[in-house]
Amino acid sequence: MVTVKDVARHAGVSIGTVDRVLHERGRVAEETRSRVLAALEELGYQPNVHARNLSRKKTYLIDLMTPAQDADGGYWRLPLNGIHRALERLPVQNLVIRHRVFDRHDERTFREQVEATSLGIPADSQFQRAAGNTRAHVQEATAPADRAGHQAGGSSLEYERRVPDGLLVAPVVSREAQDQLTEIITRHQIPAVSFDSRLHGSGVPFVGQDPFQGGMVAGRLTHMVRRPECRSVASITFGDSDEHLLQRAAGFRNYWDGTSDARLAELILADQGDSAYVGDLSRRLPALLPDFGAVFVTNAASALVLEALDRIGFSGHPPLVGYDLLPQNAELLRSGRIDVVISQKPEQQGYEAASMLAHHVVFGASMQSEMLMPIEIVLSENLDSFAGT
Amino acid sequence: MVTVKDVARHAGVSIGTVDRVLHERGRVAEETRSRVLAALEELGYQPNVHARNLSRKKTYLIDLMTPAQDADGGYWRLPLNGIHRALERLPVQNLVIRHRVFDRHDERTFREQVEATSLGIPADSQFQRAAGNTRAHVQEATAPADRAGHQAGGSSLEYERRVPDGLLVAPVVSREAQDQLTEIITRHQIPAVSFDSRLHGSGVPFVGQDPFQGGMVAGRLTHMVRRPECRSVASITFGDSDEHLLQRAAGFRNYWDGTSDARLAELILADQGDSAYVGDLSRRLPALLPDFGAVFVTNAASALVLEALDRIGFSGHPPLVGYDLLPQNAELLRSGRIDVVISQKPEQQGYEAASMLAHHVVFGASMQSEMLMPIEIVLSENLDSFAGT
DNA sequence: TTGAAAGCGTTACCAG
DNA sequence: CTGGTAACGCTTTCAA
Repeated sequence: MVTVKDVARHAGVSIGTVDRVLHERGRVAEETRSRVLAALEELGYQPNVHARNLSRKKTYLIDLMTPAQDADGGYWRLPLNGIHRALERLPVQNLVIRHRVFDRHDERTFREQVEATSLGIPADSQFQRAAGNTRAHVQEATAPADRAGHQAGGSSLEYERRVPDGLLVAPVVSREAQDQLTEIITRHQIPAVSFDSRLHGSGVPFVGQDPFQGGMVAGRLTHMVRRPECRSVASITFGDSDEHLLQRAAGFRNYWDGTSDARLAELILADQGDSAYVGDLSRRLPALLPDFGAVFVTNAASALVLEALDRIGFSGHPPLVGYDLLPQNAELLRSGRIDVVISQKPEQQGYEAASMLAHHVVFGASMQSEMLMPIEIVLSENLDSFAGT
Repeated sequence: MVTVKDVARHAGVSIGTVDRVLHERGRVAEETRSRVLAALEELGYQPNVHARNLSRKKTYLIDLMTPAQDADGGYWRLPLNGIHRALERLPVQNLVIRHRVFDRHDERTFREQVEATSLGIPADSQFQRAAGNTRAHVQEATAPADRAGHQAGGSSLEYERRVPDGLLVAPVVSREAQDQLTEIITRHQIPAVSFDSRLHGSGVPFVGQDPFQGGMVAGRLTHMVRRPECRSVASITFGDSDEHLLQRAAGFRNYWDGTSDARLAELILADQGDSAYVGDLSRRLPALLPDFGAVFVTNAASALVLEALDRIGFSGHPPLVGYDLLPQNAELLRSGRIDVVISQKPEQQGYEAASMLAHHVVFGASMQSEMLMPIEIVLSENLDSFAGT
């Protein structure tokens, strides 16, 4: 192992100087600088992470922006679990996550959190502090009393007003709102990673799935499970504003365009409440899907389709391909009401995104610009094997 | 952050003493001991990983036992990649992997490597040293000259004769050979993790897939893709000694036992060479699968079945479900010669196994006894999304 | 612009 | 059996 000391000796300078060129702090004579650089190169110096982190007093702050855990049928709990797991694995205790929750249906809340991030305002809920620290999850902020001033070094930094050292975000909001965030992280130079959805128009690394391809796969699957004697296949999308969903529908359409096996009927309902969806749907289904060959539901809400079918008194439901392995969908899969579910591996998304960002922030590792998740096909038979995924 | 110093002060002893009770080295008066233990508990002491690893001079040695990268159609390259990736991520540079290659068809080679492990004999090939160190992969051992004695501290430990600090193994050999390994790791108390196959009769943690369930999923898939007008479905296993494969076949049988949809024909060929397999198969296929409804091949050798079909001049091959996403199979999937492939996520297996073991060895993290991989279903449509998996 | 030295929290060793 | 102290490699003052 080559140390700064070795480099210093080799270059005929002090370790202080080596450190200065290494981190570009302070002025260094151009000549000295190049000598040190040469030594660094020649010896193949690699910093020792442990020494670095031991010596740094710093506690790293990472802001995490997602909808609430309970929103969207509990979907967001999944990536959160992955993030949790990633941080647990990270052998580091000087890391604090500030969870900033927003409501995707109320963009004001998103903008507020962006604002808070840029001002470094503490979040009201901290879902976890200290990786490698199995205790202490939610709401640490509410009970700071019992650990006051045991120690010199920066304790209870969690509540400090500080711009974060990194940002983890699921930017499931309009482009305009996204742009505001992009502006902030650019201005403050905050290293960031987006997951679930891409942060539009920014170079921010993305961890997630290709929705168009997901739709293609859904196409093939409906092909496989549909009633062969029937001639119609339907694609149903709840809401017309989520770009991800529209792309899935497009992928599905693309698949069926390349096949003459069945007639494709596509339905994209305008944004509205769940019960309105069901009403709308039960009115339109019979015409849409005369012989009920198969249905693809582009988001996690397969249950709504089943409800509509029930309402129109259709028994012996058509083969159904859905999206997202939420508990509810797992149940429907198990009971045979849904035939196939496509999963975007939300937990793994969270895991990878957090892992990537943390390694960058703490250890200075580089980040890859894109990490596409596999498109997982889940049947009742392999459902259990996805238990912890 | 609570430090040993705090604990020492709190217990009224020196930090040396705290260290002694922490690591149970040296004698400590029972009374002192309990006082320290109390302090430890009370203050909630958590060791600082960075300080620990900085202070420890130790280089961790991990032995890795697998078949050669090129064996089994290149299969073993995949978990090896995962292991590589896991170690790269690990923010640690004091870790050396000794790759001990064996030939699963010649158990003597396995036993030799077990012996070598127990004697701590250096491996002849080191596929990688130093996690967090992007350079240097294979065969570091062949060119030790250029990095001689730059530094005090234990350099070139790679070639040291030492029993490893951990063992990563894919025990794809007979039970007897496995037992020999189990005996060794028990005797030397070497922390170990098995992947791909379970290390029989040991409590060693396992990372891999449930083969029986894999067979079940294959059953469902053949059901989905088979020619509906045909009445026969076949399961073909090459070799009769690999327990994993037999279990897959059993799972498949189990699925079809629960269905009256088709007649199941099962074929388990005795161990022999590839060309013999093809000959055997082309003779028996017509009787086995009269109307060619669908075929399941329990291992990665789908190509052999296709070859046999070609030989008997059968065109318009039957729907085929295969196993393992090797490059060859990916190609067959893409060209439509195979309809579905089930993947056991070998890369992820390697990643998880290595990650678990390394965290245990280096950071003292606990290991879970079992980590089952999801049973992945791969079609030509989602094939690309598995690129880096 | 540079060098020297004091930590960071552990471990390992040596003297009592 | 116990206390003291020198590393480990890096960052961060503080003087020169």
